Amino acid sequence: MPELPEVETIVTGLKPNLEGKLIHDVQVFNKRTITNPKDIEDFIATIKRTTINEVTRKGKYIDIILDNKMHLIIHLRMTGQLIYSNKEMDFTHLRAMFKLDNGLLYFNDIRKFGTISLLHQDELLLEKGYHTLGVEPLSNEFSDCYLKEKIKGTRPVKNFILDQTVIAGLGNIYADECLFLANINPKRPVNTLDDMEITLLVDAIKEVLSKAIENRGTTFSDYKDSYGGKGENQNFLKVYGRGKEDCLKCGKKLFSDKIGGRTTVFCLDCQK
DNA sequence: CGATAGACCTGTTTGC
DNA sequence: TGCAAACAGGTCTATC
Repeated sequence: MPELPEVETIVTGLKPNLEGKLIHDVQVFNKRTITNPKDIEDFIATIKRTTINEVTRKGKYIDIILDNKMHLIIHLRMTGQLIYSNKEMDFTHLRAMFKLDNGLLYFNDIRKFGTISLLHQDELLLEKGYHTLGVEPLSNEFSDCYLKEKIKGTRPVKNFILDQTVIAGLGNIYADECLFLANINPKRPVNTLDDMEITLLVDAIKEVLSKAIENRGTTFSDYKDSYGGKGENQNFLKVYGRGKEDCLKCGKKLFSDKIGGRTTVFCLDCQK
């Protein structure tokens, strides 16, 4: 489900409700959701009676920083939802729940792929997937120069921009949208992009992600923000989910194919 | 190094 | 209509 814009929307919504609040208790309904520590009782005991200092995002990870130098690192994968409420709510796929001063934080996850990991700040530097994250695409670090440094080999440009060690937070929906906006064929070997195309791609990534955040994310089926609401960005997608429909630039039929195992929609005429 | 398939799960859509 | 296959926002592992 969530890519950078969705996770960003969730974190923005959680901040005012979680920061400075005490965690009274934790309940875990699916043990496999908790990836660290292995012992659930240990997990619960370490969190109880701590205060949340800050809620931030890194790539698609949510980082809840506690006052005992521990971090709750949460990844929603495909169907995870993190919803805050000051009322009791019913969820069909509730995997964990945090009882706070003033309300409840629910972790609901249909497919059980989502993970919650409790790590000491020193362990973050070793955590697989997390410590190798590339730059934030909406930061100044993400530039033409940065991408040129990272480019090597002949893999398709779509695989390259989905690589989390290159760009933190880009996922399948927005990768397709960015390549369409930049008029670049997703199958192009990444080392064949010229300077102009790299500039177009960098600009397209910033544009697409910024707009998606303004629209509070894309809701196809499962994504919800921290209040349980839907996003609006699905109304503005130009290629994702539009396989076999007409290209909004040239009117011809869009093409759908698998690249790197992921469904990819693009225009054979507009994207060179 | 990279590409690919399988694994992890459940729910919904598609196709015969 | 009915049921099985295919597919879904993600990422890790094994294998060639």
